[in-house]
Amino acid sequence: MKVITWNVNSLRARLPRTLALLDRHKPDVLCLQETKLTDEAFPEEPFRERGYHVEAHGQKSYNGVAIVSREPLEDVTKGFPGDPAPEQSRVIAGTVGGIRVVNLYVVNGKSVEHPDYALKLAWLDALDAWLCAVVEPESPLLVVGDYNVAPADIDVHDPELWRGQNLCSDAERERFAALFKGGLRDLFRECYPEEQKFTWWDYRNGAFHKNLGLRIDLALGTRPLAERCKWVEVDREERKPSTGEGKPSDHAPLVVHLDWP
DNA sequence: ATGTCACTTTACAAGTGA
Repeated sequence: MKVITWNVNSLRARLPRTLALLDRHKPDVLCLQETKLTDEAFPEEPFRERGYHVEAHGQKSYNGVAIVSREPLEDVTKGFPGDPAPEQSRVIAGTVGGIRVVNLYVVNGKSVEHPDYALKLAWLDALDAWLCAVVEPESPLLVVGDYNVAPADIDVHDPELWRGQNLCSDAERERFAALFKGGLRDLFRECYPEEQKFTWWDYRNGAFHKNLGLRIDLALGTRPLAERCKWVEVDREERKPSTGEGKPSDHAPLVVHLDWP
């Protein structure tokens, strides 16, 4: 089974590239973040034409998540209990091929001084409480998405520059790490303990060209999935302006290959 | 050194969010 997670930064702006990504990788499951459109406005038809089903949890202009899958999703849920900002569309989950797939778009936080940062910490606390309550470590659960947290210094191009800043601060890293205690494992990091790979580069300052990035798009899984994770790749080509039609997202897709079933 | 991109609006430029 092949699962991709990608923050598209507007599905409308990224539709040709999203369809090209499906044609290129032919994933079983594609989890999208920052679709930035309502469920009514979701362009389902070109996905259906390619043999995919769509489940979306969106809103106008901001946030928005969706799961695109070859097999229909079962037991779809939107949001999560205890969400301190339930009006923001950030979580959708469903079951496919016996795997429970949770797709997240974590609160960005803006900067550690900004009120949104306090919301980010509260949101991560609620996420920890929810996931730690529902995770059964021996049951196949995949939690993918834009975590807006770089888990460790190796995930940052310049750890000293980023020390304590939003996306890298200790408080958010501690909350992220709490998911490990619940039985989740970082599939990319377990496959490649020493590799520095990024998934996000700021649009500004030629950051992609200089590879000034962070690894904030992640796939976490319980033991049955960690043991069957064959490889994980970052589709860096997709971040290049020249790769497809229109401009790139500031995130690259993360492609997870599972030996499943 | 905040230099981009995508969104919105009593729109035709400017503010916001990332």
